[in-house]
Amino acid sequence: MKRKNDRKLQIIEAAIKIFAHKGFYHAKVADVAKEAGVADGTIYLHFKNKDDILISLFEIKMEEILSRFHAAINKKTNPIKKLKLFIELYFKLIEEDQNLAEVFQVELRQSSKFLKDYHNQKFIDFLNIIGQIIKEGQQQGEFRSDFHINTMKIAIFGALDELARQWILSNDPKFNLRDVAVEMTRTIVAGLLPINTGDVL
Amino acid sequence: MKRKNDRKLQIIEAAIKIFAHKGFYHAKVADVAKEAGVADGTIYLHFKNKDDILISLFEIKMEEILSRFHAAINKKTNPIKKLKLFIELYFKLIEEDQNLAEVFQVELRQSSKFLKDYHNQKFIDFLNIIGQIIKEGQQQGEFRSDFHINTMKIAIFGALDELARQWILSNDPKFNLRDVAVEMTRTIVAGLLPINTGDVL
Amino acid sequence: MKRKNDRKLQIIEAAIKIFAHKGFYHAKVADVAKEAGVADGTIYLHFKNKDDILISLFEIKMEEILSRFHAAINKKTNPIKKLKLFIELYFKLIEEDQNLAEVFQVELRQSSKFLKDYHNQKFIDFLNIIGQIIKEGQQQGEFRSDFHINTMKIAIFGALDELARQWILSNDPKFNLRDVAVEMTRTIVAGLLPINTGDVL
Amino acid sequence: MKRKNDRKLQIIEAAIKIFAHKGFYHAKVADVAKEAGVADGTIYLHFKNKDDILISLFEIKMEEILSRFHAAINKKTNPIKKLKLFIELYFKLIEEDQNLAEVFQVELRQSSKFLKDYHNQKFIDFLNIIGQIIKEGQQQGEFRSDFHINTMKIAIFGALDELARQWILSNDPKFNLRDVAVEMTRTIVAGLLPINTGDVL
DNA sequence: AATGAATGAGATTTCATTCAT
DNA sequence: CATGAATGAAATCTCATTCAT
Repeated sequence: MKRKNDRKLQIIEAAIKIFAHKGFYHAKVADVAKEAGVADGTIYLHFKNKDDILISLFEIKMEEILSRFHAAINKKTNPIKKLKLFIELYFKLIEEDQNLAEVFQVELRQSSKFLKDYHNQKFIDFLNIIGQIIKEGQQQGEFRSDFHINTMKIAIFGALDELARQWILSNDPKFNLRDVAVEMTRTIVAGLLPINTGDVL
Repeated sequence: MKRKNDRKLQIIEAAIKIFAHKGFYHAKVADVAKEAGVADGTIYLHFKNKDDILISLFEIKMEEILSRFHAAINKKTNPIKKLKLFIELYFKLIEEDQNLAEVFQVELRQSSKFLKDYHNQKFIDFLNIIGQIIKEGQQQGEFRSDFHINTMKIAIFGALDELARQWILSNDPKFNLRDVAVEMTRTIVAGLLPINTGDVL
Repeated sequence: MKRKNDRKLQIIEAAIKIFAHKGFYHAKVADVAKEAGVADGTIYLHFKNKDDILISLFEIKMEEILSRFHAAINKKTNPIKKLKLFIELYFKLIEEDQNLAEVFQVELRQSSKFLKDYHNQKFIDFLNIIGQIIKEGQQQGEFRSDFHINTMKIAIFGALDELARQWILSNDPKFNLRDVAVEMTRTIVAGLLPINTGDVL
Repeated sequence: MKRKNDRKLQIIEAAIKIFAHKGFYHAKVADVAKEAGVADGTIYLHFKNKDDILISLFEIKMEEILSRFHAAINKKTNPIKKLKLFIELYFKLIEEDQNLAEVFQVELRQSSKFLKDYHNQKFIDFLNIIGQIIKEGQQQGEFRSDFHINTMKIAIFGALDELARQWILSNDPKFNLRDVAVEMTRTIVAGLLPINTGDVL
C-alpha cells in the first residue's frame, strides 16, 4: 500500500513539473510518464485519465497546504497577526514551489471550469481561511463591519494571487516577495481597519 | 460580399461566444465558423491559425477598452474619483459582456504564456491605468507613499479581477457587482490613505 | 480571339515558371494566377482545371518544339548530320528555357501517369524524330541493323535527357552542355556505326 | 508485438505498392496503413511524416541494391564484362520488382528536388558504380579516353533508365528487357571502344 | 503491477474551384 | 470577360487510452 502511494506521488511530482512548463493542454501524458520514469500505461493504473491527474494533484497538494496553513494560523489569536501570517505563508508557498504555484495559478483556474464533475471544494476551503480570519477580526472589533466577508476574502486572495502570478512571470530579481508581503500586509490591514473614509469619497 | 473588416469582426464575435462557453482548447475552429455563419476555410482568410483568433480578439477588444477607460478617466482630476470610476468601469465592463470577460479572464490568462511571441503589451497598458492613478494620488499627497506603485497596481487589479471571475463562475443573484464596486472602492481607498497603521502591526 | 490567346499564353508562361520552381503538386493555382497577374478565377476561363494547365502547357510548347526540330532537321539529308543536329538542338533547348525544361523533365514525366485521360502523343512524336533519323541511317547503310529502332530511340533520348536533368540540378559551371553535345554525338554515333563488337563481348 | 524493424519493413513494402499504383501525391497515408494492415497512427511511430516514408524507403532499398551490385560486379575483373553485368542486373532489378522500380523512376525523380534537406547520396553512389567501371576500362585501355567519365556514367544510366521506364509504362509483351540488355550492351560497348569516328563526323 | 506498441477518432489547415458582382 | 471572397471536402498528423505480454 505504501509502495502504491509512492508511485502515485512520483507521478504527481512529475506532472507538476510538466504541467508547469508546458501547460496542461500542451503536456502529453507520455511527457509525464517519461519525467516520472514510468511507462505510459502505468499512469492509468493510478489515475482514471489525464484530467484525473490534474484533479488528484490539486486535491493532494491542497490538502497539505490547508493543513499547513491551519496549523500555523491557529497558533495565533490576534486576527491582524493571523492575516499577516497568511500573507507571509502564501508568498512563501509560491516561492518554495514555483512549479506547483504555476499549475495552481494558471492551469487549475482554467481547468476547474472544464474538468467534468469537479467541484473545487478545496479552493473554497482555502478562501475560507481568509474568510475566517476576517470574521474573527470583525467579531473582535478589529475590522470594520461594513463589508461582506465573502467579497473581501476573494479580493484579498485575488490581490495576493495576481502578485504571485506576476512574480512568476517576471524574472525581475528586484521583485521580492518578502517586501511585497510587508507592503501588502500594511495596505490590506489599513483597508480593513475601522477608519472612516466617508469624507474623501 | 461584406467589407473585409466586417467579416473579421463577425468571426471575432463568434469566437468570443464559443471560447467563453467551451474554452479555447475545447472549441473547434469549425464551431467558431458555424457560429459565425461562414465556412471553415473562411476563418483562415482572416486569421493565420486558431491561436491568431485569440490574439486578434484580444488586441482588438483591448484597444476598445483602453480607449474607453482613458476617455472616461481623463475627464476626472481627483485621483480618488478616478480610482472609484475605474472600479465602476471595470465591473460594468464585466457585466456588459460576460462572454468577453470570461475569455479574458480564463483563456487569455492561460494562453498568454504559450502563444508564441505574444508579448501582452495591451494588458500592461491596462495595468498602467491604475498605476497612473495611484501615482497622481501620491504626487498630490492623497495616498501614502510607502508602497510601490508597481506592486499596488497589480494588487488592485488582482482583487477586482478575482471578484469578477468569481462573479462569472457563480450564478448567485445576490452577488451584485455594483455593491461590490462600492465596497471595494471604500476598502481600496482606505488601504491607500495616508494613515499610519504602524501601531497595530 | 487574338486577345484570348494572349491571355492563355500569359498564364502558361507563368505556370512554367511556378511549376519549375515549386513542382506541380506544390504549386498553387493562386501562385500561377499571381505570377500571371490575373485573378484566380481567370485561370478557369482558360483552363478546365489545374491538370489542364499542365497538359495545355505541354501541348502548346511541344508543338513549337516539334516544328522547330522538324524544320531544322529536314534541311539536312545525312542521318549522322541529322543526329548531330538533334543532339545540339536538344541541349540548346534545355539551355534556352531551363524552367520549361524542368517542367518537362520532372513534372510531365510523373504526371502523364496520373493525369486522367492524357495520352502523351506529342512525346511519342518527339521520340520518333530520333526514330526516323535512325531508320534513315539504317536504310542508307550508315548504321548497323542489328538493333531495334524503338529501343535505340528511347536509349538515345534517355541519355540526353538524364544529362540535361543533371545539368539543371547541378550548378557546376564546368558542366557545359556544348561540350557534352560533342562528346555524346561522337559516342552515340560510334555506338551505331556498323562495326563488329562481337569479338570483345 | 512484432520486432520494430519488421513493422517498419512491412509498412515500407505497403508504401512501395501504394506509391507505385497511385503516385506519391495521390496516395494517402491511410492507404499505406490499410495496405500494411496497421492503424494510421502506427505509421507515425516509425516515420516522421509522409515524406519520410519515401526517403526511408529509398535509403533502405537502395542500400540493398548497392550491396547486391557491388558484390556481383566485384566478382568480375574485365570492365566490359562488368558493364555487361551491370546492364543485366539493372534490367533484372526492374523486372523483379516493378513496383519498386516505378517508385524509384517516377516518384523519387520528382520528389528529390522537394524533399527538404535530402541529398541523394545513394543515387550518386549508384551512378558511381558505372563511373568506376568506365574508369577501369579507360585505365586498362579497353575504352576510349576522349570523354569524361562523369558525362558518360550519366548518359549510360539515362539510357537504361529511360528504357526501363518505357518498359514499365508500356505493357507490350514483345518489349523484352533481356533482349534490350543484349542490344544495349552491344551498343554501349561499341560507343566506348577506342575506334575513331572522326572521319564520319 | 508494469510495459509500451498500437490504436483510431478527431482536429486543424489547405487549396482547387465556384459564382455573385 | 474578369474578379477574388468564399467554400468545404479532404488529408495529415496527434495523442489519450488500451491491452497483450
